[in-house]
Amino acid sequence: MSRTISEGADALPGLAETFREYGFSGASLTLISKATGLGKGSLYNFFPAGKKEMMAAVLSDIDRWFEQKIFVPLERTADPAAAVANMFDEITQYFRSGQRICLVGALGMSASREPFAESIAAYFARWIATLTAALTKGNMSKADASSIAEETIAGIQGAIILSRALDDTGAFERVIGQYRVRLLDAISS
Amino acid sequence: MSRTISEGADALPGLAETFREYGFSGASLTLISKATGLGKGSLYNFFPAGKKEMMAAVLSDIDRWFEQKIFVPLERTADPAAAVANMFDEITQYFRSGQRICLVGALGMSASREPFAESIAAYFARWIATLTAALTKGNMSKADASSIAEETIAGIQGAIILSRALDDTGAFERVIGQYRVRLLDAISS
DNA sequence: ATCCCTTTGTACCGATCAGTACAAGTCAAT
DNA sequence: ATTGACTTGTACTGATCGGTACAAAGGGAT
Repeated sequence: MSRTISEGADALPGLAETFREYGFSGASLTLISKATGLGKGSLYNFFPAGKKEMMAAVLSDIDRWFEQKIFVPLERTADPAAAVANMFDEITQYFRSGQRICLVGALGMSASREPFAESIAAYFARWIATLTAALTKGNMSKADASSIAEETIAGIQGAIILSRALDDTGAFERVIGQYRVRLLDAISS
Repeated sequence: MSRTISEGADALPGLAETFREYGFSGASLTLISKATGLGKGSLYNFFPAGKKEMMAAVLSDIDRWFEQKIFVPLERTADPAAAVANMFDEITQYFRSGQRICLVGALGMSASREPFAESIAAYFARWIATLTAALTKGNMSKADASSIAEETIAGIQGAIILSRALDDTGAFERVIGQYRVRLLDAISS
């Protein structure tokens, strides 16, 4: 038998792709096995609690990514405008201009969200909070910053839905472009 | 045996609720049967092509609702501001301030969307087009109207995701409120 | 009351589901 | 080279999946 000495973490990209594509309930072990190249044995070896643990691992991997690429830069930067611009760039790339869905957002819509409800809420709360912090650092009032941050995160999610539904990356880019200029205008004043 | 002389249309609310809650692949015939009160026999009597036909029926029912309550008023009204305000009111009620998801948007995110891709795209395209038309009637330029309409539809979808994820109807209402004043401001000028 | 067509419940089909069990295989350390 | 812990494929379980078949049970028209 082949023993490529793999780790559970190696399966994360395939796992994430499968959950994104088919959802939690639609992602069967057969599909997961195909996407990760791991048999059931390995899957249950790395994730003894089954699909739920696999999804949890994917979610915490996503959290790690956002923490590094989005949240920390937004919080720690001395240049809020640059951090906000960076956020839009990273997001556009990450979501492939809307062709790649937001797993957290999609999971939140489904009935299988319950075990992950806290993670999902935390993801959005943290995103809104850090964006709000960056905007206030750019001399916006707390109320304005909070309001526009909430609207922006919603807009990003909606842009993904729209561009997937219309099969048009332009829709994502146009909507995100609007938010970009609006936020940058608001903090450069 | 009970013969309550029911029609296929009577099953639509239960069908829609089940698809909304569990998605297309997650909505098993057992769940559907429970939600509609119809046995498999009746279900396949009314929808011989199975789940796909049930979903198609739900989608066309949704289309009918939007046509009546949103699209026609937006297109035919002599008072664009009133029609836009009406749209936000109806939408807030329909989506229960974000606690009820948009079945069309959610379906567009899943892998089972292929058979319905055209319907999904048409739904969003029509919504954007009619809103654009109403805004141009309110003396906005075609470019501005089209841009803000696209952004608004995306924002509505995002507001649903956000308020579901945070389990907070306030998020939906705040975001939708912002769009409402922005659109009404834009056409009253 | 009889007829016919529609509706309904139930039993059943093969396929697939998530998850378990475990033997066979493979590496790192010794 | 042997050990021992880890990894992997395969076979299996009971449950459930979507869908089919069909007989029993209704209702409307006559």
